[in-house]
Amino acid sequence: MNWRILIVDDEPSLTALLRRQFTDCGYTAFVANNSSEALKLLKEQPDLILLDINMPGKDGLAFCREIRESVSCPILFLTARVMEQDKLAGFRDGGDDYITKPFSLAELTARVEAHLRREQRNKVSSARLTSHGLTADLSARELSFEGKPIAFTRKEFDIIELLWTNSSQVFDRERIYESVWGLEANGNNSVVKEHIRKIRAKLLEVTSWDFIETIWGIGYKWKK
Amino acid sequence: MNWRILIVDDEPSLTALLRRQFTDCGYTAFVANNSSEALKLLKEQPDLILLDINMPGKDGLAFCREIRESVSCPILFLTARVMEQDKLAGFRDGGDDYITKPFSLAELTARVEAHLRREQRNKVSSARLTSHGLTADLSARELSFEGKPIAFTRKEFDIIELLWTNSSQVFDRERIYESVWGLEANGNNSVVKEHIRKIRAKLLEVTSWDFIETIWGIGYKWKK
DNA sequence: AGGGGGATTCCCATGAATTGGAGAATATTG
DNA sequence: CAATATTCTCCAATTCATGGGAATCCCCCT
Repeated sequence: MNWRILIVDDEPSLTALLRRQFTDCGYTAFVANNSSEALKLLKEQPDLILLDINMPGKDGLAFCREIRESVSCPILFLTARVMEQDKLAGFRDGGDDYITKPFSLAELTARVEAHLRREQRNKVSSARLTSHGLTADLSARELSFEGKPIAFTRKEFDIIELLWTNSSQVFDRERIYESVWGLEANGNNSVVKEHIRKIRAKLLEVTSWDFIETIWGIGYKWKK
Repeated sequence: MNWRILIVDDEPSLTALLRRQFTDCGYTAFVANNSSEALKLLKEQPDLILLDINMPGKDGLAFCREIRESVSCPILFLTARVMEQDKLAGFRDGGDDYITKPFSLAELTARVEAHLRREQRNKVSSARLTSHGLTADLSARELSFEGKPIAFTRKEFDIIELLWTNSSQVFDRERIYESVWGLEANGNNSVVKEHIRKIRAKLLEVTSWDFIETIWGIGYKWKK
């Protein structure tokens, strides 16, 4: 991913170092020496901003407050101010991180990457499972086959979730009972049996494929 | 917003302090003393995790690697390891922040809030939602259908906001109660039930469409 | 290859759990 | 103080979970 980073600092040797570093990482770096230059460079739509606080003209905190509403990318303060109240001010004014000079270049890079990784992650949708055309959204408790939703009851869904998220693992009926019901199994296996049957019936009707494999004498597992 | 925070540390005095602090902030705090307890508490769907590294049993880094795929909330390491290579390892294994002990409680809180603020911001790109002709202006706390405003009470609106901004995610009644009321649910779910009913009645009358889906035995979710 | 025994699947009636709804009591707001 | 919002209680309707027994299947042994 080719990220765009805006570096705002009035110290040329530092901005040169940072530009070099992030260019090496494969990012595109923009450098501003003060707030008004930075304001112009916002049109480049950076994915992340590294912002000094002490600068001639408008300082970093004021700049951050000003743009925070309209700019949603992470803003990382990079400053020599180490006092706790300064840090708190940085976060209060909308900063996402606060790194004190002198800093380790490796740590700075790691922090930048962590923020970008999170941005990336938040753009894509929630976790899904897919196999043989069957899709599960666990937090929505939905299963669908080629777009068609299939309705499952609570226990049925719990069992599917257990087997699917641990596919390639064989569960005996006691194990399933204990996981899904949260109780100790007292040799009462017919319940699990019946639910497995219903799951199979529903899936088979729609998908014409048996997702559950019976391991004879042992239990069941989700076919990959 | 009533955030849910999972605190994972084997030092009881620290977890007590943190729980106290975040409870005072109005959050719901869950405490785990080790990785296996933490794993179980993931079902509470925390919005943020504070994770120690040195713990008996599986350490924090391993735990983070293990859950990172399936858990999307920010994970903040909170540890006595101050070496740069430890910090880098923390970020490499999927951490979103790395805070070294001893830490300032104020700074920790500020960092936690910064991460949550960002999550919130990323959740809904705008404060305006629309589906099936229904429009919500969250900051104005107004809903309208084809221009006609619909009046909702405070709690009703809170519930709609919770479900809508996390649409397609299923919430059980306890979870709704905890999020909207900010209190622990003591088995008294009928309040939530009643509010859901009122919301449905108001929406149905105007829009002739049921926006809330009942997941039998689990809870409710907002239909997409 | 065929038969035996046990494990598994299938069918279905029953009872338990969950939800939706009415109405009244209590709290909160203006 | 009136109006509105919130909470509580109870009941009917619905859906789901359960367990037993018959039918079937699978594996092993001869």
